[in-house]
Amino acid sequence: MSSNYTTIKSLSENTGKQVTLAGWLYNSRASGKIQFLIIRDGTGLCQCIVEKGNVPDEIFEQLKHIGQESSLTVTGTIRAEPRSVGGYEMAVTDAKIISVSEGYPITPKSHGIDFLLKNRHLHLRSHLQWCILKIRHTVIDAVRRFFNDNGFTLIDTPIITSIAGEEEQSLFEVDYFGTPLHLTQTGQLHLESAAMSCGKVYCFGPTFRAEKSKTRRHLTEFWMVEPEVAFIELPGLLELAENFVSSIVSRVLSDNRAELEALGANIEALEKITPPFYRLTYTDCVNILTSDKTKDFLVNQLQEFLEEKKQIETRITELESQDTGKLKQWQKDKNAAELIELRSTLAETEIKIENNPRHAQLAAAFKWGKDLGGSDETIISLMHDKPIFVTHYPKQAKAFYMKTDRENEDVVLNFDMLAPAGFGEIIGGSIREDDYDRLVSRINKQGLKPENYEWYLDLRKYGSVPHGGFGLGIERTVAWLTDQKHIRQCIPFPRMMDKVYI
RNA sequence: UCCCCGAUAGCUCAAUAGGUAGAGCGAGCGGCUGUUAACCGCUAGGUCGUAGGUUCGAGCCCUACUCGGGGAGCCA
Repeated sequence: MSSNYTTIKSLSENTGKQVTLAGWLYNSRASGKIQFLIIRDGTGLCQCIVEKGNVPDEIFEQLKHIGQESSLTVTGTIRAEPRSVGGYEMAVTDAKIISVSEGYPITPKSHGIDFLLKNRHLHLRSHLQWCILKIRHTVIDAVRRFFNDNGFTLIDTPIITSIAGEEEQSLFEVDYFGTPLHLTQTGQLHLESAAMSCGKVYCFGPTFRAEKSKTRRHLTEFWMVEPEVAFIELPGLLELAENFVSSIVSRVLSDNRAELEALGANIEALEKITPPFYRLTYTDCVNILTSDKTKDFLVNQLQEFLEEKKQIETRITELESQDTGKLKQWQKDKNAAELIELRSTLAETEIKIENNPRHAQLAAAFKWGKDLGGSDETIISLMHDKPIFVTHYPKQAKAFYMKTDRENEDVVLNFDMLAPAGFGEIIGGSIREDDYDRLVSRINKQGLKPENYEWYLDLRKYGSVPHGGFGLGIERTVAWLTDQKHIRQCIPFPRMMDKVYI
């Protein structure tokens, strides 16, 4: 592929040279005889300086009147300029407008999420969204690189399937020539059969969950990567998972530092993400949740929230009571923006204050045997600065295929990996039950029909081996790394419960 | 499914005690040679989500509905 256009990404190799950029007008400011055009070309942003006299007069006039997102080419000399976005800028000598854009709906000011999702096809052009897309790309590439470099074979598992991974999960039904089938929620069962062929395998694709989950951590369609390994025990699997996640983090840190900075991600926290991660058993977690330490932790947290609320309210009152008549317009503007920001932070803090006692109660009353709830995971996660493995969950709370711990028949050899600082679960995995009779009995106990799992049971009939694997949610990983409050920003076109915008 | 909050200009938000609907951005025109969500001046832009009710009078109060946001359960 060749192009006559230079990319903004490669400007550092082009200082002093005359080049042509092709892109879109991201933003522009004009000041009489000088114009500042911020151009984006898909590889970055570049400020282009148009001075009257340096370009033909009619070009100068045309550029003054083109709207945001007009497409154009600009030609000029590149120089380093620390004041400029990206560190370089172009002294424009010529330009060509390709297509004029008028009334672009997404302005440089703030917008509501509903509006942005309705305009998702355009919102993707915004810088922060672009940063997330770039990081998502790196995450996916790092995922593939890790497995490909470590002897794994890619196995594509079916999207339309007749077998369910979890028990009575809500699945999307598909009319398959008259037979009701459903969209896959995991490739795991098929993957296990491939692991018995290739040893180490992984699948990577979209997965579908019809759960009625309306939270910032859920999508109905999301991407998941699932490795599956033959001849592995739980400690080996945890090691694989921590090396895997660490390699993703370090790739993003080295390839997308600028994007992380633009997004306001916590880079220092990410730099700490190296093996080994914390290892807790489910029982440890129950003890932590019901301990005085946790009680105090939550009480302190509530105090912090209340203090935060007070500070925000004070600041709001301060801004509101200012004599606006005397202020300059730009100051009013800034205050208005701050007020909007403060009000939304306040609303969030109030929700946290409201939730805190409920979470404290849930944690304190936690009984061994129940699955860990979202708030419980958040508490554990908040107490740690690195990802946490939670292992050995009660058998009754978990899926039929998880291997019973032979040393403690009440628990299974599984794990969840919680991302730190309150983010919560990004991986779920387990060692799989490899004993034929035990697996049949688990299937029966959970009210499932063994005849639906015949081929799956075959894997335990013909050369069964200890094996296991896990699933990592791509969007959750991206949301964690980029410090996004909501997962819906981490997939180009999100599908949420009852809501598909475009 | 349940709980909380919201809907006012293209967008983000105001409207004090129920009394003539307001600002910024964006759009259009003009001014300004270093701007960083630039700035300054002017212009256009509204059936206050829908339906009903209370009232001399409703953006504001009441009822229902629609749509949206957040949270719970469940999960990656």
